[in-house]
Amino acid sequence: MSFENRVDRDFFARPARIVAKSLLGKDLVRKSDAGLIKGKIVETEAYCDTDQFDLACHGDRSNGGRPTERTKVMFGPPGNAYVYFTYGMHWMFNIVTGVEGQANAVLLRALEPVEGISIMTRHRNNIPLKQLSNGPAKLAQALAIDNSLNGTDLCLDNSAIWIEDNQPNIKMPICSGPRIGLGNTPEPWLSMPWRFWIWDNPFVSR
DNA sequence: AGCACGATTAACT
DNA sequence: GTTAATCGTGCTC
Repeated sequence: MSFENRVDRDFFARPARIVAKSLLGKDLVRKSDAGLIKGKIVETEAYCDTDQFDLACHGDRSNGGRPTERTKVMFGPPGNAYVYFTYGMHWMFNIVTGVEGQANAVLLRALEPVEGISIMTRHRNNIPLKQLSNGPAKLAQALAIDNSLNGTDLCLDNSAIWIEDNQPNIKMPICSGPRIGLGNTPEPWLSMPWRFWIWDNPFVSR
């Protein structure tokens, strides 16, 4: 395989909002036991930002902003995967951003299937194409992502998951708005427009 | 107790 | 065709 288009650590070592926006249009590639799976990133959310407090972010909300067993990966180096479990059944896939020591990350919310679609379909119990990965827990299931990938470095050559920039010069309309599912999170964080998506892409959630 | 969700229902156009 | 409400599930703190 070629590493030519792989995104390196410098890409992730920037504020979460910049990384979240820049990830749109790039490909998330997963080398699973069942084969290679690839999807274009069409929706993301930024959690925390360099030197910015964010009560919607696990890292700032739990334990007085100190790392816990669950959140410690978020405080680690950029370019690592932060994978966590919620609602009794769902895995969420995030990428750590910013600088080590701060809890910054980007949640990947939706993909447009590109490669390995038959594998994704199998992982998703044969549901229609449009529903394979149009939500954060759906894309995790489609790509066989679980806690075994927590802490994985996306920038290593032998990684099981990474990001590729296969269309570096493409232009696309990007939208932003409030993040989804923040529940009781107080303002102003509840309304911060830190969710980004590609306008008109049919694989965006909701 | 609460959760960065999704599938299933039930009520509408 | 759509949106709104409900609840399962188990891990975190």
